[in-house]
Amino acid sequence: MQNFHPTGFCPIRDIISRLSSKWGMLILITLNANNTMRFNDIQKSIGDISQRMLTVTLRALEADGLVSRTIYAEVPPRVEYKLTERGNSLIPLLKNLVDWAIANTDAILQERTDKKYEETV
Amino acid sequence: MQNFHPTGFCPIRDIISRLSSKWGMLILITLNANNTMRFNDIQKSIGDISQRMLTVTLRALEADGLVSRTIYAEVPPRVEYKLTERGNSLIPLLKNLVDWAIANTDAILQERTDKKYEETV
DNA sequence: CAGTATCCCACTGGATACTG
DNA sequence: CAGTATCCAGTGGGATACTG
Repeated sequence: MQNFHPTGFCPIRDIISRLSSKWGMLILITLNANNTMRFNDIQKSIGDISQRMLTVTLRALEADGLVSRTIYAEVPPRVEYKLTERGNSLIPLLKNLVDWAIANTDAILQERTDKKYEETV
Repeated sequence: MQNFHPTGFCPIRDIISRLSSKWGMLILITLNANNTMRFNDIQKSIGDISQRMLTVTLRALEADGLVSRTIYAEVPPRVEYKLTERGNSLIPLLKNLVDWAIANTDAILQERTDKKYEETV
């Protein structure tokens, strides 16, 4: 029986958990779709992310080397975000997930209502 | 500028959020690695999942048609879980993510300590 | 064995106000 | 413009006890 390291470091649990934060994947996909973006651009594009969560999530993605942050010494300040090479290498995998989600959405929604499960995990 | 439906239903946000629950992906991968498993097998394999969360997560995966649940009328009861066809169709994508995580773990950990970011998203 | 049922805490994440 | 700084609510998820 194969198992997945409850103790010690586990790449699945650690790395993937970053992507699966509420906003992580969404920000990566948005950056990929629009190339370089400023802080407010990202916020407008996503629409319902708070200023705080955009900051926090961008910092985490930056810490993992998925997103780069460039500050221009201007007034008013301009800060540009874009995917790093590592961030870009993740995009095809995320797109596969998105495609899978789109392809399976109808069937899944149907099944949920059939079974009348309310609980969300 | 492309954006991702803040209002209404968004497959990325909804479907993917199920997988990105703390245990969702891990259970799917575990089931794939071991084929049919009983409740206690899964719990032992993952090691540090509580009984409650295993139940809750399995019910959610079942509601989305990713996992099937078969009850055998025996004493003591026997319940077997396995991936559905839809669940199986997701496995290659998850494996890609796992492979990516494994391949990038060292570099990412290095970068995190370099930048001394503590905050986890 | 395979769950429910409670209780409860920590943390995620939103709202608001303030600043270089 | 691009953030911090607080404060606070909701809920994800753990521990424990009980059951068909």
